[in-house]
Parts: sequence; C-alpha cells; structure tokens
Amino acid sequence: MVTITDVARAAGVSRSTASYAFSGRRTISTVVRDRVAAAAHDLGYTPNAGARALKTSRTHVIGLLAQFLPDEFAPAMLQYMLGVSDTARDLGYDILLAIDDDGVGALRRLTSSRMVDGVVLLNVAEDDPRLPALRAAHQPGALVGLPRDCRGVDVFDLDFAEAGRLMVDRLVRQGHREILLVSQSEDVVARGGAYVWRHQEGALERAARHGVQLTCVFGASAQPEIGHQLDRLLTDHPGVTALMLNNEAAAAALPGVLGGRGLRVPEDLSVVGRYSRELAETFALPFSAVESAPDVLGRMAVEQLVRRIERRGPDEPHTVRLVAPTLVDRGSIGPPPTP
Amino acid sequence: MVTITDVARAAGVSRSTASYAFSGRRTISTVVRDRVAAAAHDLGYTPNAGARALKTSRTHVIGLLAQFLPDEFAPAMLQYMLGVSDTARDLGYDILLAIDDDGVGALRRLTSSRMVDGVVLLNVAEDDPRLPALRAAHQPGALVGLPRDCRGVDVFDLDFAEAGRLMVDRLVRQGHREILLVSQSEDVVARGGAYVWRHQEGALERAARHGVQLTCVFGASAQPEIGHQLDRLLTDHPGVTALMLNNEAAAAALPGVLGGRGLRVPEDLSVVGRYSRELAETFALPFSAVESAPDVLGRMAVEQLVRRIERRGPDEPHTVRLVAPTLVDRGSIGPPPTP
DNA sequence: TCCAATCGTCGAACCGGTTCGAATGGCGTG
DNA sequence: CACGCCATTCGAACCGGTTCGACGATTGGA
Repeated sequence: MVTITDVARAAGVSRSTASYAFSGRRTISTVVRDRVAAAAHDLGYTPNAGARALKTSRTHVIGLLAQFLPDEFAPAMLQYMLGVSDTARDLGYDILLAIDDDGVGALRRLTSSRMVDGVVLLNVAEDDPRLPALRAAHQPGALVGLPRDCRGVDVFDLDFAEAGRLMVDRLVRQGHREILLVSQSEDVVARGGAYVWRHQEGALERAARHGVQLTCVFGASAQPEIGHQLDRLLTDHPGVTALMLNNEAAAAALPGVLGGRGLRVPEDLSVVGRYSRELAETFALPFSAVESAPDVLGRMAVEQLVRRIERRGPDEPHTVRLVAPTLVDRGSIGPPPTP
Repeated sequence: MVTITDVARAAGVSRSTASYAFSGRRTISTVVRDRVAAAAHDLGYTPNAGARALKTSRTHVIGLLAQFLPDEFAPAMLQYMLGVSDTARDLGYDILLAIDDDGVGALRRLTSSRMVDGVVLLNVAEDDPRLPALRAAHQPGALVGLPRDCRGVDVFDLDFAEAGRLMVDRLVRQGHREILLVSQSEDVVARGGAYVWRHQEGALERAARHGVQLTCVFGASAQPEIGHQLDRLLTDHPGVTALMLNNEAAAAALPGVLGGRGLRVPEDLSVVGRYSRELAETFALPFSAVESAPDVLGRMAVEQLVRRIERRGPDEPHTVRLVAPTLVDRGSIGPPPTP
C-alpha cells in the first residue's frame, strides 16, 4: 500500500509538506504542490481512512440502524434506506449498515468504537430502547419516526394525524358516510408503533366532527391472512362504501380480494391508502394514497445529521419535523354507489 | 472518549499490559487481567476502531456493493442484502453499504482507502466493469452473479441453465406441449445479465429434446406495462397451456391479469416462476417457483469472503459455485386443460 | 543598511491502539 | 549458593495520517 511517506519521498519533500499540499491548510508553492500531486497520481495514492479518522476523529461514515421486523413490510423499509444512502453519498459520507435484532447493541458498537460520525435510526418506536443508548453515546443522531421523548435528537416523520384527517375529509367530501379503516397489525402497535394511533385518532376526530361512521380494525401483516381478513371484513360490513388502508400488505392484497368479489374501484368501493409512489409503481397498486415520502424523510434526516456533525452543533436546538401529507390521486376515490 | 491508556492507568499497569490482558496474546496473571477487565468495565472502554485498523490493517468491515437499476425488481435485491448482512454479523463483521451508480468508483474508494477487508458484489454482469477494479485492488472479493471471467474472485450464483431445464421438464411431465417463457426485460440482457440467456438456453435445450414448443419473450420490468404485456401474450398465444416466468414483476402482475381474464390456475393455465420464498410470502405470489435462494447465495459469498480474509488465502484456488435449483410447489402446475 | 514580517518548508509530536525486545523477580536445580 | 528458566510486566517503536512550532530565505519598510 502506498502511503503519504512514499508520495513525499517521490516528490522530494517532507511528509508534512505533502499533507499540506493536499489539504491546502498552509500555503505551499505551486511547483511543490504540482510535484506532490503528480507523485500521488503516479503512485496511485489514497489516504488511509483509519489513520485519518484516528487523527481527525472524523470517519465520514454514518451508521444506519434499520430493523426488519417480522410483521412489517420489508420493501417499505427499503425505500427509507435508499433515501438515506443516496443523500449520504451526495454529502460525501458512506453508510455503515446495521440490520440487527439487537439494535441497542449495534448502536453501542458503532458509536463507542467510533466507527461512525453519527447515526440515523429508522422505524423509531414510541419508547424506543435505542434512544437512551443514543443519548449516552456522544454522537449526534437523527430519527425517522416520532418517539415520545425527542430530547437530544433530530426527529423526522410523516404527520400521521394529519394524514388520518386528510383521508377522512377527502372521503366525506365525496359523500361517504360509512368508512372502514384497516391499520397495521396490532403487534406493530404493541411494539410502540404509535404512528398507527396517531393516524387513527386523526381519522376518528374528523369522522366525529363530520358525524360519519368510522370502523377501525387492525389488519394482519402477512399474506395471505390479510387477504382473507379483508374479504371477511367486506362481508361483515356491507354498508361500508370506502376503505382506508394504513397497511401496505393490505394494499397489496386488496386487488385480488376485489377481483374475487367482482367489485370495481371506485364505482362499487372507494379506496385510499398510505404508501409511497415507489411502492405503488413496483406493485401496481392502483389506489389513491397518502404519500409516505420515505425518500424525503431519509434525505431530511441525513442532511440534518451532517449539518450537526460538521457544524459541531450539539448546542443548536434540536428539530422535530412532521412532514405534511399529500394525497396522490390514482382515481380510486369516487362517490359512494347509489343503492 | 476513554482510551486504553485510561484503562491502564486505572488498573495500575502499562498500556501494553492492558492490551495483552484483552487480547490474551501473552500470559498475564489472573489478578492483573481481572483488574484490567474491571477498569475497562467501570470506565466503559471500547477500543477505537480506527486505531486498531491502522495497526492491524484489518477493519472487520465488509463492503457491500449493490446497485438498484431502474429495470430491476428492488425487493429482490433486498433479499440478497439481508442475507449478506446477517451472515456478516454472525461472523463478526459490519457492512459498509455502497449503493452507487458509479460502482467502479465506489469499489475503488472503499478498497484503496482500506475502509474494508473485502467486498461482496451483487448483481454481477457478464462483463462487469467492477471486476477489473476489484482485481486491481488488493482485496478479496466475492460475487453474486456469474461473470464471463472468474479469475481471482469467488463466484456464487443460481444454476440458471439447470433451472430452465427443471422448469421445462416439470411442465412436460405434466403433459404440456406449448409453453411460453417470459424473461427479464431486454435491457437487463443488454446490460450483461447473462443469467437470462443461461436460463433460456437451458429451457430451449430441454424443449427441443422433448419436442415441445417453447416461445421466448422478454417481459417489461415495470408496472403496469408488464401486466398489459402478459394479457396481450395470452391473447396472441391461445394454444399456450403453461407459463414460465423468469421475471419477478411478471409474477407480481399475473394474478391481476388472470383475474381479468377469468382464468384459474392450474385448471386453465399452469404457471411456474423463479423467485424467492420471501418474495412469494410478502406479495402472496401463488405460483410454484424455482427458489432463487438469495439468502443462501448471500451467506455463501460472505462465508467464503471471510475465510479468505482471515486465512489470508489469496493463494488458495478460487471457487465458482452454481447452486442447484429447487422447485417449491405451490400447486400452480397441473395437467393442461382438455380442449 | 538593518530589522521585522512573510512565505515556504521541515521536524517532531500526537491520535489510540498492537507488538517486539528486554527487564524484573521468583523458583527449582545442580 | 550460583545459575538459568519461566512467568509477568514494562518501555518503546510503529501503523499513516495531521498539525503545531520553528527555521531559513525573501521581501518590504524605515
């Protein structure tokens, strides 16, 4: 491996001069700088990341803590990861990926060994056990997902309460009076996925205000259970004219269920979901949906994290940013059928 | 940050003694070892990864080079990543994730700055431009995907030719005489996805031997195009009694298409795909399929890579391992309908 | 003409580990 | 009692960068 010593020798200067020639932190004559650059190029020199990190205590690596839980929709998580990864690359950072059942352990390992300059936590739960560990580590962290206690971290999430309101408003405006909301599985809620509650409460609040009937159920997260469940729900609630889905697996299963029952959308049933544009395209999900914007959230988290890393600003106040939901119209919302 | 010097001071020993107490590379009295361990525990000591890497020139990090190409099915790629990540963790390695349009640049960056001990390349093409860069880097590499030139690397892939044979054999044994094979998009082939050819040639060989008609087409990779295309194909080839899919998007779209045409599987049409068990479960894909085993391939790649990293065996001969395909029966293959 | 300021460069220390050679002390043995 | 051996421990060098203080050579101003 070629080191800066080799470059310095080839250029006939001292190591420190070579270093300054690269960093430009002191004035170096142009002839020397060119000679150093030429030598580096000829020898194929790249600085050793470990050595540099040791001295500067900056690794230019961001830890990405993801978790793939059995009752969650893996491809949705992927979208967040891609958003984070792309942004990091744009800002000159690499991603150390920790997909670990033991998220706390992984977090501690990365931070305490100084492998990373900061971390992004995905899928943060109401009382996420990783948060105390993050606060103990003296490294900045950005979250995707809204915990109860946001002290000391930057937080980004979709405004799920507003999403619930938006979906109900939209359906009621079309004339629907009996709506069924299928949320994520109860396990997700039990694990602290408070966004399910926030969404549901936003929806219930608006339903009450409009005086319409909103039935809330937790949906299964696996196939084919969720399909059977949807079928059963449609049988049990014949008066329902609109379906709200806060559950990707349900959205994926619904076309098959509708086909089986011979129902057309939106003529027989209106449907509004909550998933990303990417997901809709990959799986041909034909429903209007609130955009969950994983790429945007991932990007915001990384940008804020890098700002905090580079501007050394643990003092600067921390952010909690809830992104306003937008509804992507795919034509699955219409007036209720006339009986 | 607490360093080994702090620990040594707290334990009343020299830095080297503390280091030996941890590594056990020299005999240290039990009382001293215990004192050092206690001090380390009290102070919350974790060795600095950069410093250790600098001295040992081992980072315990593996580079994972993935690429999400526009005409490929992202969730399928995710399965490989998870296999790699899980195995790495089991073996005590972390994953540096590089999802980069410029795969060559990313590879060079990771290897020449010594951020990683070795790399896993996913989605390797016939003449993958990353391979020359990998050979130039003096780091071991393991590939998932079979390139033309396998020198200097360990290669793992599904035996796609055998998969093609297996699928045809199975259909012919049931009595099918007119089969339609929908492969990946032509763009994938153009980019060097030779596995599409290998699969197709295996299938054609067997079809010829059995004297049955096999029509091969390249399918679109995006929704909803692939669905429309499948619909058109079924119209244009009314004699076809069995469908072979080497295209995840097609498998995802097919249930909708079949529903639209009122076709039942396997009574009206037999279907056999090629995708992983995971994918089948996530999207409720109801078709029998050759298991693409991304988790197994990812695992094998990492295990071999770590073996080569740790046993310093660039001399040991390199492997090319084609995994034998297995067919997972989901009941979508039956005899052709009687006219 | 002399002194101070500036420019360009070098040497050395340091980051936090690991590891080699040597020093210390206790023990058994001839 | 002298010797050598072994078990422990320490000091110092090194990995490959960065950075501070110092120094010689110019240059400018008084």
